[in-house]
Amino acid sequence: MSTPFSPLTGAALTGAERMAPAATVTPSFSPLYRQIKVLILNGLRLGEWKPGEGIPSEMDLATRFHVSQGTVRKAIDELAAENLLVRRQGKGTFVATHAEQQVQFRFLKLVPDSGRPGSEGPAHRDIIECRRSSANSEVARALALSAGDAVLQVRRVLSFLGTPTILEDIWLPADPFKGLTAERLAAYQGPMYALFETEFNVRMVRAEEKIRAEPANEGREKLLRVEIGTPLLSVERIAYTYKDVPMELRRGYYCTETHYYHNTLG
Amino acid sequence: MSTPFSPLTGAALTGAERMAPAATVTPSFSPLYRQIKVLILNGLRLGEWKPGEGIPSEMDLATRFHVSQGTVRKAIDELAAENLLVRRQGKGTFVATHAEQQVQFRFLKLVPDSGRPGSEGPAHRDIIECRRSSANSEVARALALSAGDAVLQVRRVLSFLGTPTILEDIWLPADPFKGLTAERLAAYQGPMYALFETEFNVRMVRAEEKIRAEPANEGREKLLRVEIGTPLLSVERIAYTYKDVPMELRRGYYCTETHYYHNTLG
DNA sequence: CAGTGGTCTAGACCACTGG
DNA sequence: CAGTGGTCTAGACCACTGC
Repeated sequence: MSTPFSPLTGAALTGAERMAPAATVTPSFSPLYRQIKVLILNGLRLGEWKPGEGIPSEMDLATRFHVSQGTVRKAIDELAAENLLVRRQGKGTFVATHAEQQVQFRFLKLVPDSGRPGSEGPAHRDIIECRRSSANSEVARALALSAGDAVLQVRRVLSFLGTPTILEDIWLPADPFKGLTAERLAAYQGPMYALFETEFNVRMVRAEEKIRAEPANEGREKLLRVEIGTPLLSVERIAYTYKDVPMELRRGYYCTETHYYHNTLG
Repeated sequence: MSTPFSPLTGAALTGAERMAPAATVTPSFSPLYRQIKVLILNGLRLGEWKPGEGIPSEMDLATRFHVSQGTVRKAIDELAAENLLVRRQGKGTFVATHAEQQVQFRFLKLVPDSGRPGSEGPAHRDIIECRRSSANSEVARALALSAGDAVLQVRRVLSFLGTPTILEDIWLPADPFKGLTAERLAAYQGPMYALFETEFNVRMVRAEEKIRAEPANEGREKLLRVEIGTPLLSVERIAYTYKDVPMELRRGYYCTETHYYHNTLG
């Protein structure tokens, strides 16, 4: 297995290329499998393989990248651990997607007091509004835009067993989501992030949430059918696509009378 | 590398032992590295290596278990991924411990609005009470005890920059924590879970939390110095030791005026 | 049955730590 | 410098899937 080649440039990876610049402190060394990981990641980011599709077999990738199967394997291991890829023995390796039962509740952590996550069936979704506006400074900062840039603003209510439980305000950069309307949102069956994948080629990979307890104010109170002042779980989320690019700001208000936010500390 | 031997029994692992019974549905096959993982896990559980100490080198373990270094490596990889072990290149592999800066905030997810986790310095801790009582049905169920079994009950308040922010009620099975007093809790510098490790040989490995928004009631209201009815984050936690044995029930009430609960969705 | 991912081995070499 | 974990390879074989 002579000198490894960079598949995109066709140039051989020299020892120097495998070293980070000496001045850079953070990664003093980049092993081969991590470079392979970046190459696969690029393929994912550029849409070479779409969510739900299979990527080439480990042997194919090893040949393409001029490394051993074990090295490709280690790269894929890390991507699978980060939930970007899914391995299926005997079938292949596939790009992860939000359009799967299994993954449905990795981003919606509200579960009913009795029963398992999703045991109430799919939530009923009401799109309250979907309009174009311009980002204020707060939204701009969250989405790495400039203040005044165009954004789409969605407000919706999720109901379980007829009881409105979640009120969400969602901000999206207008450009990547051009063409998103209340009608398309309402028509789509399945998770919103799955629609983002198929319609806008945006795959949400990771999110950060800030959770607080807040009293229901006027406006939210009516949509969730609770008294003003009722404690609600305030969940502010920023969701990121592949290269840690923020693509969504979401403020949720969860009614925790009959549900709770579930979290595991590992 | 002929037939692998079980280091504890001295008996060779036969093909049959490496297969789960055919009747069992769940794990139809148990690879070697997973059996090695169990052996190491047993060592951890039985206190062969204590938190903070180093375990034998990969080569030593490979020799002891009669497998290759790669197989031991994969077992350790999984244990490290589960935060049970910590690898340190050039030094060895160590049993994870809560007495480390790095791990301090893996179980306390409340961070200040401005600043990084822990930027306020260590929280001031007030032990309100520490008494022996008997488990009601709810506590018994959470701790896998029988109703009426002896438990220790601790109530404490954590303050940041002089502001009381967290009120916690903690229930512990009395037997493993025999000798725990308010004085020892108050005297100990550092995380409570670190004290549990050094004094009671109980290492908390994993926890599940149920989070709700609740109004401050009478009693809690005075300790947190807020108005009755102020929304608080209610955090119910069950913490587990090595073999998924529940060892702590904790009900926390977090004041989220100047702090938020931080969570990452992967 | 061929093709996929999954396991296991053996050996070489690299990066990092400490004495 | 010896000892540790970390990387990379090559090859054999196993488990699972679908044709």
